[in-house]
Amino acid sequence: MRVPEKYLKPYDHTQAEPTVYRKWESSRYFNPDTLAAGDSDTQTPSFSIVLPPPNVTGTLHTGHALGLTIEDIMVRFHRMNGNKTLWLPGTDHAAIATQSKVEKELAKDGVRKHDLGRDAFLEKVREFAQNSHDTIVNQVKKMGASVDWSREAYTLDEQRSVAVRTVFKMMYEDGLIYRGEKIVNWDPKGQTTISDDEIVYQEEKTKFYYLKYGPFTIGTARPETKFGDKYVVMHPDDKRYEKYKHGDTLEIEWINGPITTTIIKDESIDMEFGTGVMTITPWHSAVDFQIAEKHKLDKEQIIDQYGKLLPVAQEFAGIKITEAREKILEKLKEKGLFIKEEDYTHNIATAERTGGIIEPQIMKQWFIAVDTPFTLRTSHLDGIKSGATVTLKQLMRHVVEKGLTEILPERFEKTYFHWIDNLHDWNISRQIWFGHQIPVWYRSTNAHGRQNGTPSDSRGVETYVGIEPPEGNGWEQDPDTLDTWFSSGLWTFSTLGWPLDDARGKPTLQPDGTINPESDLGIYHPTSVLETGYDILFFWVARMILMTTYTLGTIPFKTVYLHGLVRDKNGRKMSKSLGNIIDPLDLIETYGTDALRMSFIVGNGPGNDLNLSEDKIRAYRKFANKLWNITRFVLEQTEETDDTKPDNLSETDTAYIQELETLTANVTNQIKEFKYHFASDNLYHYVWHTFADIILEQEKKILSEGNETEKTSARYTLRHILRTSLILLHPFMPFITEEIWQDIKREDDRDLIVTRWPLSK
RNA sequence: GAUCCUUUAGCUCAGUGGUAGAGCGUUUCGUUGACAUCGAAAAGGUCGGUGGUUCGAUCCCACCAAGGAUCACCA
Repeated sequence: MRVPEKYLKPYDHTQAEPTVYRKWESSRYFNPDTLAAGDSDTQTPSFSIVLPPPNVTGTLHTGHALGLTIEDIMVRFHRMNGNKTLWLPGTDHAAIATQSKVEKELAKDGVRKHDLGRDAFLEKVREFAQNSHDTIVNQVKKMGASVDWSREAYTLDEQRSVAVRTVFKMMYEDGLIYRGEKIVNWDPKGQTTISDDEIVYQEEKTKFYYLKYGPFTIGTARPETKFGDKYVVMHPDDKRYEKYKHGDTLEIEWINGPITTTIIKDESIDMEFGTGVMTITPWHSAVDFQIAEKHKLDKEQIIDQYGKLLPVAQEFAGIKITEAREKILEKLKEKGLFIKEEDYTHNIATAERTGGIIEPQIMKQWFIAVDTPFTLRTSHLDGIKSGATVTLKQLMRHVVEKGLTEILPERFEKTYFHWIDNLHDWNISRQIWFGHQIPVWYRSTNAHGRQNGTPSDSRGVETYVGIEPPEGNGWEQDPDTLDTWFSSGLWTFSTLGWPLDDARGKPTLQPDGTINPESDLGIYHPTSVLETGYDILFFWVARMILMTTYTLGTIPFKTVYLHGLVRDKNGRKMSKSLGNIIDPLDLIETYGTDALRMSFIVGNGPGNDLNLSEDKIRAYRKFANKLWNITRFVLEQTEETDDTKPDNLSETDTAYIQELETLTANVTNQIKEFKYHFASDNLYHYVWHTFADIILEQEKKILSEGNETEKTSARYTLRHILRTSLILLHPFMPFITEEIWQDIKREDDRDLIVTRWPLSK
């Protein structure tokens, strides 16, 4: 065997990486079905991961690259261990995120979505999403991700839409999805409601005003909402206001003239804050809303959906609240109702995607009830029987509490429980166009007469909830769409085909409704690991647990592995405004995917944020080159070796191989225990500082001075250690190891990606 | 306000109940016939502070300090 010429030059990842990926893809190694022929053992347990579907809002960032690296390590390791391994890719339509992105793009040309209309606008969004999708797929490939492209899914494709509508109908029938008039988070900028989790609090310095309200002094930061305030609330134990009784009424002079106000005593009032007295605006404050509900008080809307004052404000009607404040203060001063103002710092709620300032509103919206007991159809969960009465919150808590699903690092379990305890009913309807339209249809009974089986409310509107549109005329579908996390909550099982057929055409469910064990769902679900960033623990991980336990009565995954944020080298979050965003593709171009992957993994424990420095990546590019040169040396020295173990292996060589076996055992355990930072670091040091610095140098002497027996022993040892190192390094640095493997493998060896791990059964 | 995390060499970070490790950087020497380099070696840390448990703590516990994150939120 001659040493290939490429080894006379430094390792060129730009040459090797695309070629190697194409080879894997064309050999269909990523698809467990084509592998089963001989590369993977169908008897072993399956190993499955779903790719956290990237949003089709543009391109992948370094955080995605980190996740892809960790997931690919898991997947390659298990594939090499003979598990029937599936890594299922896909993308997320990301509803609001994508729509607002496209709206911004259109705004650059002065186009608004209403100019286009729903259908034409959606066409634009689809086009944009398709472009993003194509970019993302290319990036995923660049990272070396061994995902099964034949099973690729999209949260908004037809199969996933059926899953969404099916779950919606189930939950509606179980009384878990309901339409209600409640206080919600209205985003005036995005013109939609959002869930509590989509709120970002931002600190704001403002003024706090003291106003004369009859005999009381009330404090407020928002005088512009106070027109309709006709209840004044204080703590029942507050001695200062003893003489006022709950329910008493007073005639007082207020902003636009005299009003009648009613005294309300409520324990939720903080006596220490301000004067201990406040007026309430139930339509535009969650806390006030609760007080109003509790005491059955009137609620009145003050601000419209565009953030303008309504006629109740009289002379201020039609003015934007941001402009109204000063004018109202002026009037209060004129009327002698203004007492004083103070500096005040508080947090205001903004919408995650649009940045709009949230204005709470009472609106008719769809919700998922998290505290409502229902009968769980089927349960395979330890500790909960089929037919048991539970709440969604209890299900979510149960699986983690009982260890059915394990969260790594463990400390996030506490965070998870805390979130569940504070969870309110989930507002799932959005007033945007892009997404799964709510599978509910309405028609007036006045025109068509009442139908059987469809409920009709007091105003004579029939409601139909179904997977397919209803028969008959006059039905109109609810114009709202679903929160994007509704569809991504189904991701582990909707991608495997539920409730129809899987990607191989096998029915997911058997006629009796149980899961077909031959289907993808039967084979790969629950999935083995969910790997994602800790920043979407609530958004996504918790929602998947909710949706899966409810729908299938199983956990969605056995282990949740959370990685941290990728920051810049100074530890700052990457953001457009800071201009410190690093494109993973640039790093790959310069240093190679293998180097980038190693720099993500070495020294980065689970759940810890990672500061990305190019020095570190450069160090691992050097490591790749080191491996390349080790190979050059070994190939040059072992041209006539056939890789059979010689009978007379020298004592030193035996010791070297023993040491390698210890390393193999350690690395294997570390990977099994999710300690990739140990495994990669150990491999790095072994290859460089033991194999290259010590073993190779010793063998060099033997190869020039030793006798034939010693030389044979040395040649075998060098090749054996190199071969084994390549196998062990492959999950971490898949490209260069496969590239080298092609030049050192035996005739009957398979490609490295499907070569058996040394300790696998 | 609640909870959690971090605090280890100049920088960025691993790590262990028994006299501290890596990468980058710095200094010296060597090599340039595996290595657009590499090798050998050196300097550099009272492992945030104070107590406690222990034969022994950087590692366990308590408290304190600084920085950060998440959640909640007061009108």
